[in-house]
Amino acid sequence: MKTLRADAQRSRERIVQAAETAFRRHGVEASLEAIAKDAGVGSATLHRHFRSRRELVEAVFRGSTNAVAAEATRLAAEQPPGPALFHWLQAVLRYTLANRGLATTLVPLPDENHEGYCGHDALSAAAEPLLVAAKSAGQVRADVTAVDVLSLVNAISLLADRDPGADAERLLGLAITGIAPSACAEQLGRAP
Amino acid sequence: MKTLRADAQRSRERIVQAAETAFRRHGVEASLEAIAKDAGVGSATLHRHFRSRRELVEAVFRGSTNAVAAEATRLAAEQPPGPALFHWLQAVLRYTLANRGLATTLVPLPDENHEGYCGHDALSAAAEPLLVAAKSAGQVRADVTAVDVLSLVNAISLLADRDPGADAERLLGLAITGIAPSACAEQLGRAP
DNA sequence: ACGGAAATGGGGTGTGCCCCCATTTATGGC
DNA sequence: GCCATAAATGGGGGCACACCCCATTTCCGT
Repeated sequence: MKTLRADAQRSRERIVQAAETAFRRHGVEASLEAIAKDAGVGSATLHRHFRSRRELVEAVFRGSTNAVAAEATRLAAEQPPGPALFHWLQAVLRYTLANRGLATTLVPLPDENHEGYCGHDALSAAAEPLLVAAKSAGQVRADVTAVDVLSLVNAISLLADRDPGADAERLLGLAITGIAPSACAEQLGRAP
Repeated sequence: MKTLRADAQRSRERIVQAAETAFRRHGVEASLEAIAKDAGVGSATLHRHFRSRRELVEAVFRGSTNAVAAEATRLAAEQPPGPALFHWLQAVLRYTLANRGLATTLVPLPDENHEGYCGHDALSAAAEPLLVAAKSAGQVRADVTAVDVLSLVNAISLLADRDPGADAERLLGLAITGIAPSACAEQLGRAP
């Protein structure tokens, strides 16, 4: 990626800033035209800088997503493996809940467009060491992957986005400890 | 609800039928205008019969949603309590996965508009007896509610809608049996 | 068969996404 | 400092869609 011209750089920053407040007020479905106007640029300029809404959303949340990812190493240093993982998952959940609609972009890119940044990948990578540690401490089942746990958190976030009445943290707790006592776990899996 | 005039009844049915095929082809975000055209009615007519997209979606899926709900009693009769519940949850999941976007309307109505039908309520009601049976057989934790389990299924469906790469049935299995062995379940809950 | 109420749909309005292209602006070599 | 050139810009147009107004048509009880 070449260096942007100075004015282009300035436009880009103003767009991201306007988008940040618009997303906070109206969720990630806020009107791109309105964002462009708030930023004092034409809509064409916005579309040249960000070819899709998703690109803009990821630019806006890139910093805070990385901060949450970084939190993983802090928790890993301060707590035993199991709680470190669980508390980090809670933190991820709270982060997505605090930003209406964010969860919809914390999902792998549909086509393998490896050009761009993807928040989902950043979080998966952060989850990996926590999960490995929790597994070798015997606190988490061996067959669970980082993508699995993030997918569950993300699924719950998506639900909470649509259903404000849902108690997302409670659901996360259920998903972690399981609805069924382990006694009957083996009974599942015989397909009907 | 008064009886509709015969022509109104016909219009309504043609709209629902057109919507059904449109939803199957393009998901529940299909263009309402296109549905109206396919049905051979003006868009105003569609909007008079269905004041929101959600109303139309629920009209289209009402029958099949009720069929899935009815499946619960069949399973309850044929299988022991635990498997009956789990297999029914799998059935609900498969049903929502088979109808792209359906999950977004299987969520409680935002405001307490108790006029209309709500698929979520129908399924919750169906889950209740299965859950009670599974609990008294000691196969499911006592503190779990019907809304809890449906919420988890729904959350996973929402994720799978956005991320075709997600293995929804696997995630449901994880949520049921839990990511963590029960040994460390109690460690959760000490807030950071 | 007729009169009024119910139902209809063409078309208008508003909103938003996305892009074209004539014009403006920054920049690096001179 | 100046200028040539490529980068960047944004007003405005095309398009798609949701939603609604209201003049007209259609049904149905009498």
